[in-house]
Amino acid sequence: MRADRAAGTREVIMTSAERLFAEHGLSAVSSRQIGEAAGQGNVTAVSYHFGAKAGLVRAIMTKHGEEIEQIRQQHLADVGDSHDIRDWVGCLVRPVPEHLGSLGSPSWHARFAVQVMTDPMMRALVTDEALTRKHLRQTLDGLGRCLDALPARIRAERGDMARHLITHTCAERERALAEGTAPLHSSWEHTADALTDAIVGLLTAPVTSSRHTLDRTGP
Amino acid sequence: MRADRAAGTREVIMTSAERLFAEHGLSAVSSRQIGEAAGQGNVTAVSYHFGAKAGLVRAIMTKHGEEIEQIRQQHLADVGDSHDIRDWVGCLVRPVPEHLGSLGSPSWHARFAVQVMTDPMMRALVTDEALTRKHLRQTLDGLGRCLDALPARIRAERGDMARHLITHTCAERERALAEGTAPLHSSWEHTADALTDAIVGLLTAPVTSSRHTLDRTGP
DNA sequence: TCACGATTAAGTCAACCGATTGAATGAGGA
DNA sequence: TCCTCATTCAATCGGTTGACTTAATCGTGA
Repeated sequence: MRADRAAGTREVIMTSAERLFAEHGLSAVSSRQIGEAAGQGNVTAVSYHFGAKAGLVRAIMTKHGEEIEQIRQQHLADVGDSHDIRDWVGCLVRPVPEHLGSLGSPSWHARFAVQVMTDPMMRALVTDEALTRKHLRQTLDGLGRCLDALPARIRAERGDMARHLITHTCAERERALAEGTAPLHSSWEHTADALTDAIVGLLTAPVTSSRHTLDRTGP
Repeated sequence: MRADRAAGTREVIMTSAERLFAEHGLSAVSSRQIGEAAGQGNVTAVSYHFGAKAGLVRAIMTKHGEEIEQIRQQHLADVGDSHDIRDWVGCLVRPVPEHLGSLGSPSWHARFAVQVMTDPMMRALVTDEALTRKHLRQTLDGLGRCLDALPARIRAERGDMARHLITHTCAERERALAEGTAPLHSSWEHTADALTDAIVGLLTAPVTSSRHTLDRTGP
C-alpha cells in the first residue's frame, strides 16, 4: 500500500503540474508551486518523486504518449495495407484529438504539449522519445509509401509541418473549449476531420519549382 | 545626442533580449540577464527603457512587424487584383522568410516569435497588434475572396493553421541554419516556396463531411 | 511485536529576482 | 558659464527559488 500512496501522489503531482504548465509555461512555474497545488505541504515533493522538473515533464509526456499509442494501434489495424493517403493521415491525426476528448473538459494536455515542444531545453527530450514509438513509426512508414512520388526532402519538410499543425491546432481548440469561446458545433471529432482534410491537402499539394532558384542558377 | 545614446542602448537591449529569449524562453530570462548581456552593468536598464519585460517584448515585435509590413506592401502592389490564390498566399507568406533572410545569419527573430506566440501572457498582446496591420488585413481580404466557396468556419480554421505553419516552419528553418544542420540547398527562398505550396494545398483541400457528425445526428 | 525503510513534513540556506531609491555623469539650453 | 534633466550606475529591500538537512509518520516484513 506504500506503493499505492506514492503512485497516487505522483498522479496528483502530474495532474497539477500539467495544468500549471499549460496555464503559465514551463519555466514560469516552480517546483514549489506544483507541490503546493498538489496538496503536498512539502517543497521537496517534485524533487523526491521526479528528480527535477525535466523528469516530471518527461513522465507526463510518456503517460499521454502511451495512451495515444494505444489508440493509434486500433487505427493501424483498421487501416491495414490501404493505399489511400487519407487513411494514413487519419491514423496519424485522429489518436490525438480522440485522446484529448477522452480526458473530459477542461483538459490541459494539448496546451501543455505545446509548452513542452516550444521550450528550447525540453524539446529534445520529447522529440527523441516520440520517434521510439512503434505504431507512430509504422504510421509514418505507411504515409511515406503513399508519397513516394514526392522528393524526400519535401516529404520531410511537410511531415514537420503536419506535426506542428496537429500540435497547435489541438492546443487552440482545447483553449477555445476551456474559455467557452468555441463555436457550438466544435468538437474533437470535427477537429480530427478538419486536421485530416488540411494535412491531406498539404501533403499532396503540387511542388512548384521556384522562380527564385531558376533565376539564381540562370545566366 | 542624448536621444542617440538612448536609442543605441534600446537597440542593444532589444538585440540581446531577442537572442536570449529565443535561446531560453521568455520567462527563463530575467531583466537582469538582459541588461548584463547588453553591456549595461546596471540592473535597471530594461525597466528604465521599456517599463517591464512585456514592454520590451512588444517593442521587439513591433520593430520586426513594421519591417515585415513594408515588404508585404511591395508584394501587395505586385499582386494587384489577382484571382490566383497562389499570389495571395505568397503575399501572406513571403514577407516573413524574406525579412528573416535580410537579418543575416544567425538570426533569432523567428525563434523569438515562437516563444512570444506560445507564452500564455504575451500571446494576446501580439495577436491583437498583428490584426491592426493594414497590409496584412488587405492580404487576408484578398485571400478570403479566393476562398469564398469555403464555409466561413472552415476558412477561419485553416487561416489559423496557415499562421501556425508560417511561424513554426520559419523558426525550425532558422534553428537548422543556426545549428548548421540545414540541408545544403536550404535557403529562405526555398522556405518561402515550400510554405506557399503547402499552404495553397491546405487552403484548397476539399472538405469532407464527416462520418462522425452524420452518425450523431442520425436516427 | 517491532525495527526498517519509504514517504511526507518542516526548517534552513545561499542565490537570484523585480522594484525602488538616490547619486554620478554629462550633453543641451538659458 | 551654470543649471537642467535624461541617462547610467550602485546599493538596497522584501520575496521566491532550488537544494539540502532533519524529523515525524506509518505500512510492512522479519
